[in-house]
Amino acid sequence: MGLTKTDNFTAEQNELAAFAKALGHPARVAIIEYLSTQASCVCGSIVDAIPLAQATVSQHLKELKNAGLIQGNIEGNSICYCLNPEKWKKFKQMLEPTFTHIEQPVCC
Amino acid sequence: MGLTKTDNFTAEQNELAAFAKALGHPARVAIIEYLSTQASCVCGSIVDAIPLAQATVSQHLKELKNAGLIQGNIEGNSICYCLNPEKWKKFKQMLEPTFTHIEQPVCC
DNA sequence: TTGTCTTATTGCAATATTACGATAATGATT
DNA sequence: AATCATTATCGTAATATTGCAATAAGACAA
Repeated sequence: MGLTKTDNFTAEQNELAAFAKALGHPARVAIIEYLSTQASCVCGSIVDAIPLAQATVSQHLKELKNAGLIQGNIEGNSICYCLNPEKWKKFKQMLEPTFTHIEQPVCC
Repeated sequence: MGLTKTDNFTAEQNELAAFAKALGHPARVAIIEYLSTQASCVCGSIVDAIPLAQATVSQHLKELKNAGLIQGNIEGNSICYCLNPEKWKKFKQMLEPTFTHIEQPVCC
């Protein structure tokens, strides 16, 4: 098959899965880390920072944008990418229950 | 291709990506949520809780186990699955820099 | 042992992902 | 207008993922 049965799950579960899936590739992790350490969002330089071809990086940026984890603003003839705080807050918030659960003693 | 170039990235980036990828499916999100709300880890009941065939759920459990996010202990003729606190702490820790970065004003 | 219950594995078919070269599209510069 | 710089898209080949029925493998009970 290869087709995820999203209908069987809640919108929240699908959204959390979409966030996680977007982060589920080392290149996209590297992009997020890069954007997390930039005071200002240097943009075209993402391509230089990621050891993959420009077309491939552009594809990864598109996936992060589709998931909502980053946003891009046109700035002259280049594009300024940066993190989307709202989505990241939601991502964090959805992970909280599990993060707090692991503080308790586990059964096995 | 379809083959992720892990060699180009750090071990940490690959590990974070592996965690995220494991969580990147609504069924696996549902499994984690289920284990996060259980006082004791009821185990075979995961299959009943997830609206997919037993074989498919078993496959998802295997992926979560491979990523280290859950662990399974044999208990009689059934298996007790629960969250792996160590890995979840590492997962959380690796996301922290981004979570804190979004608290600052963004550029675009 | 035989049967039952529980979980894993195998073997598919359908679809998705990854990567890159080539090319297009857009804005800036000359 | 012509060119350059930057980013997106297309086309492609290779590989991965998803889902399930069927089957296997394990522990326990009678």
